[in-house]
Amino acid sequence: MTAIPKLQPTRRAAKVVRRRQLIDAAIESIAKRGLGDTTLSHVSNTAGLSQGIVNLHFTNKENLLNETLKHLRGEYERNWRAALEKAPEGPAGKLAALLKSDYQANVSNKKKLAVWFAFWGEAKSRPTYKKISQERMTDYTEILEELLTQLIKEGGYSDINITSMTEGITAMADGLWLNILISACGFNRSDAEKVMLQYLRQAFPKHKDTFY
Amino acid sequence: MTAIPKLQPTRRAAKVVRRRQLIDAAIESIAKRGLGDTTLSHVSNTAGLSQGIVNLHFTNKENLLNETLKHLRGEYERNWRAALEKAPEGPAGKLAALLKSDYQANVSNKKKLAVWFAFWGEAKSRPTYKKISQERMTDYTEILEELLTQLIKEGGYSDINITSMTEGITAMADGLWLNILISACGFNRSDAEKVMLQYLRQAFPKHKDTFY
Amino acid sequence: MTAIPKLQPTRRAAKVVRRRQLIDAAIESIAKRGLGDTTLSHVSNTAGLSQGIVNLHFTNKENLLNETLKHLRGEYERNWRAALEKAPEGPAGKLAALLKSDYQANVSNKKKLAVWFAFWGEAKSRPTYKKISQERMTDYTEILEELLTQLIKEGGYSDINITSMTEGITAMADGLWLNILISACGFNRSDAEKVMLQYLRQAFPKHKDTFY
Amino acid sequence: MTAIPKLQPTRRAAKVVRRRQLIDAAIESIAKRGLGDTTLSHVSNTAGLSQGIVNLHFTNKENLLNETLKHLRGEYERNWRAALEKAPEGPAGKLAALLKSDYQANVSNKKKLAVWFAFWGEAKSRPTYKKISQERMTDYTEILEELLTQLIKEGGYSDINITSMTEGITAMADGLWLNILISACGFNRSDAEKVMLQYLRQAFPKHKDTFY
DNA sequence: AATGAATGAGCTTTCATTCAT
DNA sequence: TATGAATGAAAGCTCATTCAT
Repeated sequence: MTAIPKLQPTRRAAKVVRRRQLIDAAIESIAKRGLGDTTLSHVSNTAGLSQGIVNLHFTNKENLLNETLKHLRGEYERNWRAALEKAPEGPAGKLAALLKSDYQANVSNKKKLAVWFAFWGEAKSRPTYKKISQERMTDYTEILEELLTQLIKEGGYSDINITSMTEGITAMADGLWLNILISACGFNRSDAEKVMLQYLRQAFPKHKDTFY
Repeated sequence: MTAIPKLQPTRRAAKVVRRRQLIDAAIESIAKRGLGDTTLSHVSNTAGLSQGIVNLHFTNKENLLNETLKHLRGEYERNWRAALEKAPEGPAGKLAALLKSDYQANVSNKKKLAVWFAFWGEAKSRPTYKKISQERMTDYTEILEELLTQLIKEGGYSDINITSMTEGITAMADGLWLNILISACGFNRSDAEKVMLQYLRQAFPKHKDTFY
Repeated sequence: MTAIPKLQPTRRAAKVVRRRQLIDAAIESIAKRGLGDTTLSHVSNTAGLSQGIVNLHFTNKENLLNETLKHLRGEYERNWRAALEKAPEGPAGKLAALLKSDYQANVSNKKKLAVWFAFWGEAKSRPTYKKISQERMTDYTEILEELLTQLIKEGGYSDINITSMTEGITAMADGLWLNILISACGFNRSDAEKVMLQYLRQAFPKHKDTFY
Repeated sequence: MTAIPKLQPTRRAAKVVRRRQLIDAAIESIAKRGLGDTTLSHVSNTAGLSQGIVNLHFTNKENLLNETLKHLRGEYERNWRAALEKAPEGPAGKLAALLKSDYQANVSNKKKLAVWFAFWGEAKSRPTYKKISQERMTDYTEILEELLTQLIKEGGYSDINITSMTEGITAMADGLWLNILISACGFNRSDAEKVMLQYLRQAFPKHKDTFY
């Protein structure tokens, strides 16, 4: 019987693990203090590691933040793709799944939303943040537009400018996120989802039943 | 015979004027560099004044930023109220005016939007920012809900959850702002307005003609 | 009887005075600890001022060090020019004065020598140090060569390569500085001067009496 | 049949070899970046080895640098002793050989000179550097003085203060090294040698022919 | 009311050193 | 013997704030 060696969680972790751990700590800190008041000390303390650790694994603070945003973007995309996968066939079902995925706990809890808005708040002055934020929506928008096209054809809906509607829907989605983050009266993910679904029912009355 | 004292226009400027000048400089700097990289030196330089000036007029940086956000909020509200005033009678016309006011140059140029999002980005960790951001929408939402109620009654639209629609519309409005700020492909105020109007036409087909 | 207002020596000093004060403190610290171990804290403490003071007046450490070296170079040149001025007419007297000036207390006390060698020690990797160090000798060498030429003509000395001799003399001068700095057995400025003068007497026997 | 174990030439290298390898790397780095900017990472990278290697073989940085200086000192001494050995009999020939050895490529290439001056630059504040630097010259000076004594007797030169001349010559030698290191106009080892030889020819005209 | 030199806390970053492997 | 992830003290620098003028 071999003795199980004690794990030494702080030392000798795989690089990927460390980086992920630090990104998580960064998210934690940004949500708690904001981007401007997040220091590397906060991050390393949150991660339970030492001062220089961020510079060791990310070279500098800027890079850590970029990687954090990229991580968020990746997680977001993986989430809606998974939701699409699992959704029943047919544009209505897929559409519902896609839009509902925005309000799943793992991507739009208050912590994550705080971080998204923190980055968007600096996007104008930081090209990298802007770029990654844009990338977040490119594929999503494309798929959304495609689903809308199919649905409109299927339902024979008329008088709809698809591009405008796509833009309207993504705008509403983002705005609902803001509402979750900021609203005075406890507006939450589930509320947001309801608003979105109600919009869909109204826009596509023949598919009403799918949008619940 | 008393000597006429030399006027010192820059030094004698009334308190209010100085404060406004500094708030404008703050907006300028936040839009250019972001909230996190805005320093009091940037602000005073932009205003063409000296180092200690912000502390003199606003006591400290935090206070300047709070007042800046309040200023923005006031300007925003004055703008939509003025738009309502000028609008033709009747809920449809008023509604159109209210929602279109969000895309007027003075409140939603990229500079102002950058500043709004900068504050929202820190809202979670700064109760004051959160509060002022909430206040921005209280009256607006109330009026919007009222107008929707009247319009629905007038048009006999059925199956509409007014609260949800109100939330959906304000969300879309905010999301369109984000799109203006961040979008890759030059999405601008006029595009945003089009999206909003197309939404209204679709939601209220009988009043179509008002929403252009 | 008016009360004499207390001087507040640390605040509100003229810029030039502060810069000089900091350069002096830098010299002090470099002599004491070496270039590598001189920190901005040492400098500001030595000057009796606060942390950020160097950055305020010199932007950054590198610039302070460059200016320190420039200051040394200026002081050195002013010293030998003054010595030349005061020297009796005739190449021999001028030559003696020029070369003796290198061993005057204000330019070649151990503190100053330590600083010169500290900079020379980094000259290879720091182009700025190298350049300023070169500039130190350009005019000096020129004048020296001229004086030698005149003296040789005057004394009818033959078989002398003036350029080589100029280089030899400046080299000896620098080497004597090193000896003052490093020698085990208390070799000092006066010893160095003796060595130089003895060299001159030997090289120019007809002018022997001038070289004491 | 025993399997021949794989040689691990890099890992099995004898202590002495490793130490030498690291000293060489230190010299490389000091010449390239200066003493102040030389880090243990630079040294280990230059040596193609890993982070902790210097601490393993030299305990700490200070020790590595001391050993580096000692190595240089040893190499220097071995060089002039070898030169003396090979020189023809008689004080003039020996003297020429001794002084010329200072300008041989292995001891006074720019890299080595940069390192010497780097250490001298810190000598005032680092007793160890000072001591090793002094030791470099003790035997050399002694031999030099002896050779000068013999030569003066042999040539019947009068009016020479031997101690002063010894000091003058070593000073000139060091100063010529500085000139090689710093001069603007490509002054090199061969130029330095010429200056020294010309000095000797002038000082000892009867032995002129030996000093070429 | 306004200036701007000065302060000093606090930040990011570097790097010698340690130590599990 | 050698590695390199991790540490943490200490550095340079920034900047909100103070205050003599």
